[in-house]
Amino acid sequence: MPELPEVEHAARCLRAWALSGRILAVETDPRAERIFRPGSGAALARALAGRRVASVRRLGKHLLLELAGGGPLGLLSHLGMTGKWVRRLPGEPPPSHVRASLVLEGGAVLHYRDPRLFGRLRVVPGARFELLPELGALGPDPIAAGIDPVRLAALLGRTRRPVKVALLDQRILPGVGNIHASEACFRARIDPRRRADRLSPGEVARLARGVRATFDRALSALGAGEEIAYVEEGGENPFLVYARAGERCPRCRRAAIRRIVQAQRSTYFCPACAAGAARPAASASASRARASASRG
DNA sequence: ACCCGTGTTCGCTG
DNA sequence: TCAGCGAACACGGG
Repeated sequence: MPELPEVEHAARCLRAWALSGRILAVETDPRAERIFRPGSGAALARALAGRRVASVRRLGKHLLLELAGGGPLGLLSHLGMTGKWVRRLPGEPPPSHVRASLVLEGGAVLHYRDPRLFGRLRVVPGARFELLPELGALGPDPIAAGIDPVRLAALLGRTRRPVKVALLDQRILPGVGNIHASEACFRARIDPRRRADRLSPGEVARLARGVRATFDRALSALGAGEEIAYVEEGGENPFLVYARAGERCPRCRRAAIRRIVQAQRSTYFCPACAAGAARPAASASASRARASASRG
């Protein structure tokens, strides 16, 4: 369940579970090699066995683990769409779709579960995370570093894409995903179809606060401090507009939440109270479709 | 059967 | 040259 808040939750879990004991053994699913690329499951197992987790950091949706007990070594974990770290105590059966398992001293096992195989788990030699291009491209973490509205305005001003699509670009505010992009636009009262480079400085500032607010809301639901609050699935939808197509807008109560598709992803918004009554930019694909239709 | 999905990468196009 | 777009990856759930 991975956008920034869920990855933060995973980081807290891993700290609580893995910072003490050594990793005695590692198993990997041979049918999941794509997760371990450009390395391999066998290389991952060899690299981790006998070490212990010294620290767990998070940058956007990436988990950065440093391992002690040998030369410097890092482990980079990205949860993709369906990745999740779960712990099983001795005697408990593993969940389905386990792609890697770390057997800890004492018998607990950390399982990396990922049905769709969109995640990544790779060894970082020397723990030199800063050398990885996919991390170097990311902006500062919006929670750890805060959001600089001047920087945000500069980056948004550089693209003509719809603002909600631009928010999914991890170079801008790493950790924002499809849910929180819709939620942030709604909180900021900005039509998600507006061109990113046409937002006023005030609107960008509102958007920055909207991102912060939707993240803070999700993070507070995780439970504070040491205790790991289990977020059970199948509960109430905790979001303001996400997956609420057809429901009455919780702010203006006048219109129904709409679902549209942008960049092949669902977007939810209130057509009445999303400001930006200023006409949203026509998408390039819609323009092409009209041009093609008018040609007959 | 069909559609949808909390993410990223790659190749094509204008 | 490059921003933007859409397919692809892979599998479960409604």
